[in-house]
Amino acid sequence: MKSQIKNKTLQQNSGQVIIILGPTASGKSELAVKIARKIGGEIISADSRQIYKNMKIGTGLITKKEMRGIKHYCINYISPKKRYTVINFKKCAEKALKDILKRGKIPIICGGTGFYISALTGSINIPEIKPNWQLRKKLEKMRTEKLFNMLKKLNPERAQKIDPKNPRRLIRAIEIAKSSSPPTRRVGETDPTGRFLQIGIKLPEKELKKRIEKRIKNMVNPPTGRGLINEVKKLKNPTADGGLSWKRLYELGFEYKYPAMFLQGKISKQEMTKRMILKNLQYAKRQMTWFKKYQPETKWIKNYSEIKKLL
RNA sequence: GGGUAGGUGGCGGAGUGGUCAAUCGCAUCAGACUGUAAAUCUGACGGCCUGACGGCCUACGGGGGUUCGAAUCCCUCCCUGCCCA
Repeated sequence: MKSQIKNKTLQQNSGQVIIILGPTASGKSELAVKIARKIGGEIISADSRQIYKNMKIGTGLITKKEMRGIKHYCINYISPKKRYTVINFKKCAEKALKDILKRGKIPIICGGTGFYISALTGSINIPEIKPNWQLRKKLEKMRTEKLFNMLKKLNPERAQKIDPKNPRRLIRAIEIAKSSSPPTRRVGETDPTGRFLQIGIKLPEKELKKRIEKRIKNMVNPPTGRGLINEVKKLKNPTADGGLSWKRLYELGFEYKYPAMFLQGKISKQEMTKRMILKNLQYAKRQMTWFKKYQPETKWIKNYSEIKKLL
């Protein structure tokens, strides 16, 4: 049975790619490894936080043991001090894709950062205009209303479609409009090359909630090894790759923000845990609205047995 | 028992005679998303009707009163925090 699936997939789909997506804590990583083992795949993570080094606990990074010998790409490879964007991810993922395919293996993209996945599959097109941090700094001081008017003058068409109250969006739009390169638009197709098999894990709300709660509690009070608070402390300490500011820790997501607040005495440990759970639940919902819109071809499954048909 | 502060929408918390279905924050629901995406942002949020303008009903602990008009003033009852006994 196992080898049957393996042979079939390998023969038919040279160049094809599997995508595993879903909200946090839905069990993507585990599923990806299972599939990888079955069909001879290797995994490219699409997670905007797992790319960083020394952030294993808070990002729920897969452990060496859990990888079960399957190669993983684009994880745990960059200093948390560094700025990272979709483009960085795209480069990493594309390189890995090539490499995996060249060796006759099947790439499995697995992650919860919808934006990254969509950028990779081509369902979202990102203009090749680099961020201009100097300009951004200047624009950030302005009121959104003013930013909107600026954009209207620079590119009325774009201004019509943009969210006029979102400063971050406006600033980027101005940045693009100010550069000389022609503006690009979204491709519109979610799978232009037709080579992606998209599988999503969708658990009942209650079950997902349970999983998130358990996950956070295990982070804070792990059955074995060191916990999240320890990890955050280490990131804060001015050693090697640590020495992050509180502000930077806030930027790295709720798993770092709330422990940072706790370490500063701003909230209790209980409050910290509560908020992390809550934010994760809210995040999970946001993820789903993204997937619905930008990865509509996703085949949604509830458990592993449903996947056999798809493969 | 005496004194004192208070009881407002799921929660926190404004409002102290009309412009109050009630600022705001949180939660909730829906949504947006062109190099920060675990980010950033938007809308709805008492009930009913309407496509919309708008209309109707029920509401600021319970009851009663003053007033053209009360969440806001008075009386009374119930409840909670704090201080003294």
